[in-house]
Amino acid sequence: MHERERQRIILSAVQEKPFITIQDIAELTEASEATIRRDIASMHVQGKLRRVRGGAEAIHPPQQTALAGRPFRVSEAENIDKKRAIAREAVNLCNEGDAIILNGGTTTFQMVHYLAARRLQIMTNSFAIAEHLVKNSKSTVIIPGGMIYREQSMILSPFDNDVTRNFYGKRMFMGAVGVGPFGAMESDPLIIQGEQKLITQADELVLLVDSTKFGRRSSLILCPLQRVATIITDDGILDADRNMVEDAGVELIIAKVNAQDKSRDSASIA
Amino acid sequence: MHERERQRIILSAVQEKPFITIQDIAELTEASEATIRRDIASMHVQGKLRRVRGGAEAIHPPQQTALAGRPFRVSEAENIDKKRAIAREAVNLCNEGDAIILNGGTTTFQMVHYLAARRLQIMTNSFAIAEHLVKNSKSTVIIPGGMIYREQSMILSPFDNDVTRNFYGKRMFMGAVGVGPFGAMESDPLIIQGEQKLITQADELVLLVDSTKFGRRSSLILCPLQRVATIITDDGILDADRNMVEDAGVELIIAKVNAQDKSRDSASIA
DNA sequence: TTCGTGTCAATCATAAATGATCATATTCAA
DNA sequence: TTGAATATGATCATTTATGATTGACACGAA
Repeated sequence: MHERERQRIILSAVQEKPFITIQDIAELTEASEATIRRDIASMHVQGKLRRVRGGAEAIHPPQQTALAGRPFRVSEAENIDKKRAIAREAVNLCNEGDAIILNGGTTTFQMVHYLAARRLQIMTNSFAIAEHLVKNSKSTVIIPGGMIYREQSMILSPFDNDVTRNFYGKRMFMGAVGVGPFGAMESDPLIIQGEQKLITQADELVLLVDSTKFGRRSSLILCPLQRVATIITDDGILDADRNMVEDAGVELIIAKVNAQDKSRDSASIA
Repeated sequence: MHERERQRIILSAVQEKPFITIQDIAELTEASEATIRRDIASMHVQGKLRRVRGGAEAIHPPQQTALAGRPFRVSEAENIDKKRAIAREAVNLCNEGDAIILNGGTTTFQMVHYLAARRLQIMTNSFAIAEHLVKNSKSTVIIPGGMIYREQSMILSPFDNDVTRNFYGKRMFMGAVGVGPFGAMESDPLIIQGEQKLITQADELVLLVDSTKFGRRSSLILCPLQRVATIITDDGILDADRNMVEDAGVELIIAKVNAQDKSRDSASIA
């Protein structure tokens, strides 16, 4: 990891939340705290951010409009710690150079932080994720064509003759509204359509769902549980749900929320 | 592998990622690190990229490129007034609800400011334009699928089976490196390829070029002058060029730079 | 108060990048 | 073909970046 890369990551992190800790950055960049301190000091004199005790903060706190994640803000804030931990496990599944697919969603969006230091080939139908990766990662970013839906920040196309058909990923990472014995569920038919197109383009399906999603139902089944290779969730999962998942032959990864993932304050996402 | 070939590879690599290491390039080009260092040093003084410890980075960080309305490079800011005025005239050609195509470029990018208040259907191959429109306009935004090239902030796809084929616009707005009797000229073959795909998808072609572009030559012809319906330029155009344009049956619009276009820094849009 | 925790600056050893140098390989012109 | 000019790769000394350690300092809790 080189200086410029780290600083790029720091910059993106500090634009995402108004404040970020030394430890957070150290984990994100896999560098030592001493190095991060030096980086922050240097960026401080460059005027790129403000150095504060324990970390760094953005120069312009109210930067709402420029932020990628605006559409999700509300739902993003809910279980942010868990989502972060889940996202971290998801990124850990990836090796350098892998071709992966990221479906849009608040949990998958959290992956961008941990992807910043990586170099992969990433296709995503999320405009927000693409935006973030283009600005803050070394990865190749590929997007499908189509119309951009502001609300979900997704790129959707009614057509099938698309770039998506020319991309094949090792894994596809996706969220869901709910998970039950019948599979992963979504609420919006339009989103389902787009997701299913992507699902066929990947070897393995990885489902990122925090534990509150188990038992939650929706009317539309996105894909059966058998199609899913791995589910990543947090330690709030009930034994019954755990059994259900394992009975379906799905690998289960429990992400531990550690202190570093904890949001420092409620404003951290805004 | 020859010097030029290596440097071409380096340049393209640095356009796809914000930062590349010496080792990466050495592996890519099968040259020694010493040679790559020399290449980078030479390209640095040529201004083609920035030499940083451990590798090289693009001159224009995508950070600034794509963020909140800050356009591409400071050096382009010289003609910013003219480009704004030209862009304003271009937007004036559009009626509410029109389907239009915006090709990526610094001049077309200026259109976004005047488009903010409009409600149109816009297809663009510029990631930066799409980003801005999604955040700051009511228009429908459609993008082609493909890989995102960071330096030009463009979406390029080697495939022809694309959403672009399902979109038909009333007008396509595009810039050019130069304009001569043979037509509009571009410098990068990759860009040409993408542009030509779009050109076939529009009724009318509108060329946005400030007056300094007349007479400026490049090796590659993008499209013949006859294909162009309208050229918008500023009042610096020479009579000879004006005649050339009108002889080709192209409508010519001279944009007047007025006070409100003047002296406003691009950042003020954010 | 005293202890514990967390942050920070200073220091040092190690690892990595760099620049200078030289030998070899390649290109080009005569 | 030869010979000069240039490009390239390897080597090594120097510089720089990094990570670990230590002690100082501030803050809060017991």
